[in-house]
Parts: sequence; structure tokens; C-alpha cells
Amino acid sequence: MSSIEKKPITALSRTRRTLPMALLRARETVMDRFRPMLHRHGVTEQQWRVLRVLDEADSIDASELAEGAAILAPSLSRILKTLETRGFIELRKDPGDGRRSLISLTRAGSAFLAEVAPESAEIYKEIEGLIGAQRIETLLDEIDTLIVSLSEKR
Amino acid sequence: MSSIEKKPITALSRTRRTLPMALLRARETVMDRFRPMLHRHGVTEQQWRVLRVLDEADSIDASELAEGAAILAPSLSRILKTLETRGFIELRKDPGDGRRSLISLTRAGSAFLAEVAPESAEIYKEIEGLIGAQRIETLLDEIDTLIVSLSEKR
DNA sequence: TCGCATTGCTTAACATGTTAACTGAAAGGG
DNA sequence: CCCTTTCAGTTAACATGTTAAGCAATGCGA
Repeated sequence: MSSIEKKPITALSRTRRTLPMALLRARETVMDRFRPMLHRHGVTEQQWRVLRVLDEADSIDASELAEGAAILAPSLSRILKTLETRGFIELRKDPGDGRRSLISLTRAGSAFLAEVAPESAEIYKEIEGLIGAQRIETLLDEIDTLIVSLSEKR
Repeated sequence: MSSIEKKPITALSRTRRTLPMALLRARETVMDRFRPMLHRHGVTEQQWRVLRVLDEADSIDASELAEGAAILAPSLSRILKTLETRGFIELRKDPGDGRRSLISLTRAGSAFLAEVAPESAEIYKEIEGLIGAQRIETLLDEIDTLIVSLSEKR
């Protein structure tokens, strides 16, 4: 035994054995493999997510982008400013709705993505090799089920 | 179709269908149910994790606490300062090793935890009701397997 | 069409995440 | 012992997370 255990008085589950902690640890464990690579390329994990979502959907508005990248609006505002300064994205007003702004990748943005994507894909394959592609698919399905079960049911 | 799809040129998986994004979304979906309650009690999610880990292990050092709560050392430094100011925790030097500091809950900290714990437990039960306790157990096991598969194998 | 609530996005303020640099204490080797 | 290395924590700097407030454009009912 490395440390003395103590019985908590509360009705709480063991912290390690809860969904929030397990999901957090799992995500950190996975991201540990990507972070050094992203850092070498000078982008944060969130900036990288934004670029990927933009690559998948051509010219979307900020709300869809926020949803797609799982980033809250205030954070996205700052990130878009950074990416625009860096020349990776382009913003223009939605001609039909003056409130919305439409965002798209620039040539430089696409080029950057094309440069980093192979490394990212390779890391993902390493992970698949360690866990098993089928096991990952199963896990993704179960996670989707969990999300559906908890969404919009209050 | 709500938005126009575009085929990305890259070798990347669909962003939504990747481990980091799925784990992030799942965690956010779960935490959405806890956040309002924690906010009412004036603690952040991270502060709450620290208090819970302290409740489970009596008087541990900062490194173990960081590991247990899945919080990096710099963040923990700030959080401990906050919790100490609030009177929930107590720090003292390790008599055997002048570098380490031993941290423990105060009476007030235990009292706070005892006050909030029932609400937290109730929310967790709601979640179990929506997902199924057995399904959660299975998921937790699979996540543990994933973490083990990816840890320390570089 | 006026008045007002709603929507899309930004700003503000504070807490945490992330990397790097730094400090003091302990450990090890010569 | 001294010197160097390692280790535990902290501080710094910048990016993001989180909630609340603000602002302009839009939608809508009276």
C-alpha cells in the first residue's frame, strides 16, 4: 500500500470510479499522444479542432462551428481572432443575416491542415494499434448512446 | 440536410468520430448536470474534485492529490491557495521531507463536503437511471482498459 | 409599424489548462 | 563532504473554460 486509506462518510462513489473522472482521464491519456505534435506546429488543441471542423464543412457560421468543435462561444471568439491574425481563416458577414458571420479556411489554412494532418493521422493509427480499431468503434458507439441518453432530458 | 457537406482532402477521421472529441462531448454532457449545482454552492468542478479526493485519502501530499484529482501541479497550487483561504483545507510541511506539503480537510471542509455530497449523489443517481448502472459499469471498465493500453507505452 | 423579446456574437472577469522557468530540499556520486 | 542531479512545488505567461453582461440585428405580436 502506498498511502493510507480512509473511509469517507459521504454517499459519494469513489472519485476514480465516476463518469466525469474516467472520461477526463481517458481524454487526457489520449491527448498526451497528440499534444507534443500540435505544440511543435504552434497550434493548441482547440485551434486544431476548429481548423478540422472548417475543413469538413465549407463556410459555416460561428454557432455551428462552436457546436462542431465543442467550444463555447466566448472561447471561439478569441480563437477566431487568433486564427484570423495568423491568416488561416477568413470571416465575412452573412448577407442574409447581419448578426451571423461566416467563417472559412484560407489557402494558408488549408495548407497548414494538409501539412499537419498526416502526423495526426499517424498518431491516431498508433492508438488504434494499441487499443484495437474495433474496440474503439464499440466505445464510440457506447459514448454516443450515453450522450443521446443524457441530452435534452430534463 | 441542415448544412452543406464538403469532402476534406486529408486523411483524418470525421472529427465527431474521434476519441478525443467523443470523450470531450461525453464529459461535457455529463458535467452539464452537475455544474449548476456546484455553481450554486460556490465551488468549481476542480475544487470539488480536490475536496473529494481529500475526503477519500486522509492527509496526502500535493503530488498524490494532483494525480488523484487529475489536475496539473500549477493549477493545483492556485486551487489550494483558494481552498485554504476559504478555510476548507489545511497545509503543513512533511516532517520527513521538507519539499513536500501535506494537505488535509478542515472541519469546515468536511462540513461543506457533507452538505453538498447528497445533491451530487442524487444527480449521479439520475444519470444512472437514464443510462443504466450496468451500462455505466461496462463503460468504466472499457475506459480503464483504454487508459491502461495507452499508458507508459511509448 | 411600433415596442419588445429573442438571437448571434462579443466583452469582461475570474478560474483553470499548458508549457517553461525557477526555487529550495533531498539524493547520489566521487 | 562537495558537487551535481533529481525532485516537489511555485511562479510566470498565455490560451481556454465558465458565467454574466452588453450590443446590434432580427423576429414578432399588438
